[in-house]
Amino acid sequence: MALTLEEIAEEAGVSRSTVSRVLNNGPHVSARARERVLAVTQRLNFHPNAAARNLAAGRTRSIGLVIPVAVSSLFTDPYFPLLIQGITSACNTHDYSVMLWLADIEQERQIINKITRSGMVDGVIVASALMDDPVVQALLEDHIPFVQVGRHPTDERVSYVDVDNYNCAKELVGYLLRLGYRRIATIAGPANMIAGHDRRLGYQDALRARGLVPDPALIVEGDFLEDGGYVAMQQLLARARQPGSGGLPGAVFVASDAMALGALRALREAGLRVPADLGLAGYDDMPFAARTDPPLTTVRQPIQRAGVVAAETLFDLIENPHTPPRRIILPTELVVRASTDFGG
Amino acid sequence: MALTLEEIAEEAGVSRSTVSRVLNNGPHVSARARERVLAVTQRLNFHPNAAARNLAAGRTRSIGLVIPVAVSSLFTDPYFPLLIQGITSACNTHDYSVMLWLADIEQERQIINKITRSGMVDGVIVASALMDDPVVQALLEDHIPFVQVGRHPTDERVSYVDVDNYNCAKELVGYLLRLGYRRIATIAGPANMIAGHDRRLGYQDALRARGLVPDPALIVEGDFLEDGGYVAMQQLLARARQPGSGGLPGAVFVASDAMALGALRALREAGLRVPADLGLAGYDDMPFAARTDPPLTTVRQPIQRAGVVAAETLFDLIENPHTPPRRIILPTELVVRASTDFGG
DNA sequence: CTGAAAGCGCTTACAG
DNA sequence: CTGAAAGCGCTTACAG
Repeated sequence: MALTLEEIAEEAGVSRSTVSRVLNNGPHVSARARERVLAVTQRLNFHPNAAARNLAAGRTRSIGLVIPVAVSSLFTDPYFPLLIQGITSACNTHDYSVMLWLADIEQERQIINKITRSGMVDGVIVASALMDDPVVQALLEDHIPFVQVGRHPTDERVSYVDVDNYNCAKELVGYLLRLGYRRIATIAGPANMIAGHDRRLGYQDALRARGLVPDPALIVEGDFLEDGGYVAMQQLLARARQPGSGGLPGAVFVASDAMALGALRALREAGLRVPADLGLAGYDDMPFAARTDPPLTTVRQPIQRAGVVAAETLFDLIENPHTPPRRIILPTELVVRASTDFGG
Repeated sequence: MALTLEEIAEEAGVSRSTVSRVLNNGPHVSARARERVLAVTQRLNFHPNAAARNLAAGRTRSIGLVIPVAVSSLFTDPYFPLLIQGITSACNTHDYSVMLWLADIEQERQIINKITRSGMVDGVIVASALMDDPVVQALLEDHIPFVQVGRHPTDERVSYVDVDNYNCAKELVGYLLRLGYRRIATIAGPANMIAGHDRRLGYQDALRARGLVPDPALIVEGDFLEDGGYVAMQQLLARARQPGSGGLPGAVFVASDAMALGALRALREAGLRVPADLGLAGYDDMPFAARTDPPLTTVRQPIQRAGVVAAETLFDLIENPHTPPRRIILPTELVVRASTDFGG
């Protein structure tokens, strides 16, 4: 039923070598031959068989996108959708396809083997938020071209694209300090996630840059999700009620907007007002951040852009092996809103 | 570098036919041969080349997931993430892979051709919310096994999985009527989206079932998004201010939670209280619906489940061609919260 | 149960 | 520039 190169060749009156060259934009084809082949190809709506092509050429023009399901609770926010949009958009532009694998820890090994050993894809994008993902080790061992979304803290062989979590958290907290806020607390992200780690470090270093010593009593860890932010803020409030605690912090840097949403809820229930009683800043600039009450000061990240850059970096790695790893950090942007109106 | 069947065969002391049979769980293999092959396979971590396999077998064990980007503004809510999770989870279970294509209208044709004519995938899931998607026509013409997520209103050849938009909208509005609400308005979804169409029809038929005539003045069309709901509610309020309009509706059925969020914002700005001044119901049971002020009465849909069922239906269609189309409607669930406390 | 062989539909040196 | 031919690494009747 399906057409083959052979049939196109016959119809166009050339050999299948020539048809193949035309289809692959190869050199050494006369204008006349090219024209005739293209005419037939278009008339019959011919598309070469992908499997045969992959087998003969030894590549697939497909990439894998691996998202550890451990992280995919984050699926409740637009992070992954935006990332996926960026990646697929770059793939469309460069004529690549993307295979999507969401894997839990148990399936992960198995999937990685399938990917790396069966030649299904030419390279992989790993959207891992974890500090140390076993997938990354497997990819390194098998010498599969890959790009991690989210920086790798230690291994120099890893190419990655990340947003500037550290510097932008630092900048945001520095901004709060300059406004006049003192005793700034944080609801941090999980320490085993690179973004959680980096934002916390940025927070601490911003304090240190002002000669302040980060106070462990002002640091609570959340899970990046709304409920986690709610619970964490309740913890902070409970600590503030302890005698000799120093009372309510002046402001809270919440390491994600989702958690900030929960924190706002906890504050509302406690009868506290933002920013009158304390300032609050989030991170991510989620769509809802502009519409909370009050609107959130936060950090905007180029997530879709990160997807595009990750994909293009991977294409480059695939087409130019033996080049050194790329490490790309994309700038982020401070977004100031009413939740940090000092003395407002 | 990569291993081949041939090498495994040699190592195990059998022919490559036998290795192939073992790997494919074929019959006619002695326990002893199977054992030896599996031992070697595992020891060397061998995975057969996908391209060669696809070419020889004439199938890929991959499916395509096509999401028209026209719809992917919906990417701001968890609909697609949940759907994707359902689909990939079923794929993991059944040892299929999924290729993801997000296409805008212009690329769509081209992508469909690539899919259908190159044999990249064995079948396709189309997550189209549109009443009449050209992709669907192309798939039908080329006799590609496919399942649409979202029912197809007319073509009987289309297999689909959908949630019960019509009946559940009808049930929800019927519930509002039984509570005692009169003059129920609706902020409908786009008429060219099947979910928008079905929910609007359910609204109208619920009124008719009580002998009421739907009043065009009480119907405003939104775009399923937050801002659209905001604007639509302002329109409704403007109409209610017209002399002889009958005033404020008793309740508003908003066809998506996102729009309900915008509607709530418009009401708040207008100084109106829910449910004291009018009742409000949403649709979708988004994560935030339980946390709006007041919490939203809405409809919960099994979206992840729809993804699983769509994938499994597709596998069935692929493995059993020449069977009639499947049309599956999954039940949804009314979730009653404070936003419709009649006389509350 | 097992193996030798044909064949899947392309790409790509190689020779002309 | 062009074509004949080998080869990519599997699967699958076919014969035994």
